[in-house]
Amino acid sequence: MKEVFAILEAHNLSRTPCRMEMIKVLQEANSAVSEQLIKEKLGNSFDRTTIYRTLKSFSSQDVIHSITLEGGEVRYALTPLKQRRINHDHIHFHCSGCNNVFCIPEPKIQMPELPSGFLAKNFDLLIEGLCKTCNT
Amino acid sequence: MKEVFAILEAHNLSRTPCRMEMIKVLQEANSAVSEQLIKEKLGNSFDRTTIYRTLKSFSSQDVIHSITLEGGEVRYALTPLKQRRINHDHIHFHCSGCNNVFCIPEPKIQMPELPSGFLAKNFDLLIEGLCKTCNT
DNA sequence: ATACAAATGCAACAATGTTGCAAAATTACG
DNA sequence: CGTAATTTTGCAACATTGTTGCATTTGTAT
Ligand SMILES: [Mn+2]
Ligand SMILES: [Mn+2]
Ligand SMILES: [Zn+2]
Ligand SMILES: [Zn+2]
Repeated sequence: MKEVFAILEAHNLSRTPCRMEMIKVLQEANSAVSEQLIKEKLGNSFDRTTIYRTLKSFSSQDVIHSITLEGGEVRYALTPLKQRRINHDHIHFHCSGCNNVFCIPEPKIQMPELPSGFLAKNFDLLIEGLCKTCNT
Repeated sequence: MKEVFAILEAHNLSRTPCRMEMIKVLQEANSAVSEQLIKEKLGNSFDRTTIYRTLKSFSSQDVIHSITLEGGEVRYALTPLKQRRINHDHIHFHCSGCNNVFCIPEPKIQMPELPSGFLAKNFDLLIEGLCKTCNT
């Protein structure tokens, strides 16, 4: 709870119920969550618009980052403290069993050498497979 | 034109105007194209529904594959002949200058070693940067 | 040429996300 | 603490992307 305040304060975001509860939902989730799930977890007590706007505020402050799955579905996850305000280039893993999406901080991927002429700035690596729980 | 027939025949797809013209559009594009652009290139002469259904047919036969960008926008590209019916794991490059999306067949990426418990099946690597034309 | 199967257009719908505007809540300040 | 300025919120309207059911048209095989 104290951490929630700290996060908001550190990013110059005012303390509103929606923001505080959304951060709690994101903290408690052990997977990246969709807007729809956030809304449900909050008991549908906030308007969709508000949630989208809050997600935008959080994203622009690097409090969260988003992961777009192959079908276009977007999930949101808290950005690990150490990665805020710097690059948050880490792998994402989508489990086809439980449908959860995990941030995988290690290993760090090095940018592959592209054909000449291409200048790489950034990358997204999304791996699909089975997670620890679903893999047996 | 002969190739268009060959592609359709090889995948048991009947020769319809929409299919033939869509393959031509995909061949002529030097970038992955969106449904919207396909529709425009065809002079808006086909219904959106038909285009989506054709994209589905093509995808399920590996004639094309789709690339989902970070914002959720989906682009479609012909699958290189050699990769049809096998894995088509290659890199995609999104140029932030011209907004084009390119299939980059080389280098082949090897799957990174994940934390124990994760079983990787498949991956998507999307690199963002500047292409040959936009880079200078 | 006919007959059957498949593709198409249209209308309706769902999901996701955005915008304008008025009301409500936060924050800043005296 | 009380008030004013600033933000955030809810609501309605809208845009875009994609899907489905159904009747009609087209393609293919005989
Ligand atoms: Mn992540
Ligand atoms: Mn490709
Ligand atoms: Zn799982
Ligand atoms: Zn470019």
